[in-house]
Amino acid sequence: MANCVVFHTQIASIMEVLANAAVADICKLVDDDYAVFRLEITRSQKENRALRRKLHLLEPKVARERADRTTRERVLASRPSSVKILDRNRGMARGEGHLTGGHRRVVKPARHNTWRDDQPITVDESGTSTQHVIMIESADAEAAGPGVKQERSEGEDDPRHSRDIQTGAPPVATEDPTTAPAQPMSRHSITEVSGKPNTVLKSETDTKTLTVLERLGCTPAPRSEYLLRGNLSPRTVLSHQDSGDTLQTGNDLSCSYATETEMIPGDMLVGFDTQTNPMREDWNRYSTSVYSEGCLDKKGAGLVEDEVTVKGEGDTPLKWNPDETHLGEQHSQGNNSDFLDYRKSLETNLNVATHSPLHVFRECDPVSMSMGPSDSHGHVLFDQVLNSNDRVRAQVQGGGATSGNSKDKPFLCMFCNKGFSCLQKVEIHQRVHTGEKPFNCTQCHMRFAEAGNLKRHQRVHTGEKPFVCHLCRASFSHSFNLKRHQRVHTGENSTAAPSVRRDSPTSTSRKCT
DNA sequence: CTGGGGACGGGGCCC
DNA sequence: TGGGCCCCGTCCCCA
Repeated sequence: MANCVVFHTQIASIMEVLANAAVADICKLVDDDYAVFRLEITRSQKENRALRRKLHLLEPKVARERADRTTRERVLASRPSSVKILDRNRGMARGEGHLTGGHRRVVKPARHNTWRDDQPITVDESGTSTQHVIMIESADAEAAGPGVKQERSEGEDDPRHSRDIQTGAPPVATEDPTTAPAQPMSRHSITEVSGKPNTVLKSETDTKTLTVLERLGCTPAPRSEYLLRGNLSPRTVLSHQDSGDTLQTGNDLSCSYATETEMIPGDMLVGFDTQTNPMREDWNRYSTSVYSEGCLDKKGAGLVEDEVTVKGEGDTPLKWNPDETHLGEQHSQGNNSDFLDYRKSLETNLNVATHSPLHVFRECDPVSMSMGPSDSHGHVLFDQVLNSNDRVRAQVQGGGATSGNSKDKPFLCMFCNKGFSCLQKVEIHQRVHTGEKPFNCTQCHMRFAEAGNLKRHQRVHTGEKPFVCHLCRASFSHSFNLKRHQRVHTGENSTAAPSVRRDSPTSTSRKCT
């Protein structure tokens, strides 16, 4: 027994020794690893500090650049070339189409670049985005100079830009900050958007937007664009543009970002920043509400199909609703070129979701909502906005839209800034942009934005032709057709635009009846 | 040359 | 009296 006890005691001792040894080994390993870990942490901290210092050094530089860019952008924006570039990239032909919305610019005064950067990327049939062009205009133009062609394909994206995007970090110079060239941050946002296939654009863009906002600690406020639109200042826009991922601005980033990205309509609102007239501001707010109503509801459910004609973009008329074959109605007529152009811009907005006003409604912004099934609506709306015909465009580009907006036309179209004498006129006019067609023909599928046009249309069904030529007894359902017809008798050149003359309301009917 | 839709301005009516 | 609403006429444009 005694031996057994001794044996057990020895075993216990051995076990204890072994255990201690094991513990010691473990502790040693832990210590070693910990040391390494701490070393790495220390190193990382040092790197972080170094990067932070560099960042601080860069900030002033960026700020200066931003200021310079602001000035230059204004100058560039004032150049007709800006508009041309946009048009060029909006190559969709009317009636073509996928619902790629592009609303923006037709109406947008050239000097308002606000939506350019965030402009939804316009995706053409090839799936390449043209949006970047806009951006380049503001960013590259500076570097390239006035004479340099600013257009660039997505494949040509600035490597820096791509890199930044990939890393998702601000372009922090790894070299001496003082020697590192300040990188135009505006490209960031654009490039990010532009480089993606349209199918992805929207979601990615949205993601990006959200990400940015989150990063900023702000949650995108729905409809913020509307609220901001009227007050959107160039500075705000610029800050957003320039800030890119980093969004280094003194302004409320969330606000400026949301505004910019979601302001596409805002862009269209062009000139709002210059609108100090309270009446107009109210109207602008009104317009935004109208817009939202007509365009879509955030969940996509809100879209009033009955009141919105969906225009298809792409090669075939888009059908929003099999039962509602309004699509393409306007394709057959109309200035689809504008439409397309406009649409493209819109598309960017729409597809990119957060960019267009309509989109903004979608998630955090009305715009995004428009896509999806509702995208069509959104597209349509924006497309239609783009669709604003040549007249509108001419007015806008030529300053006509705003030029006459003095006291006699205080109500401005939120899309093209055209002035109207009364609210209802604007509402009706905006249907051009929104595609709203509340007047339905009971005999056919046709829809109209104006009651008078519906009434006139119904003569097609009734066969009524109240306008009769007193010379040949030919009858017409269209008053102007009678007038035009009578040129045959008078020998007046039918192609020559009749001078401003407008027959008195009774003249036609008197002649014809 | 015609048919027909889009869009806009003017004017009348009502509140 | 002024604004909103509606109707009408007109021009433009496209098919």
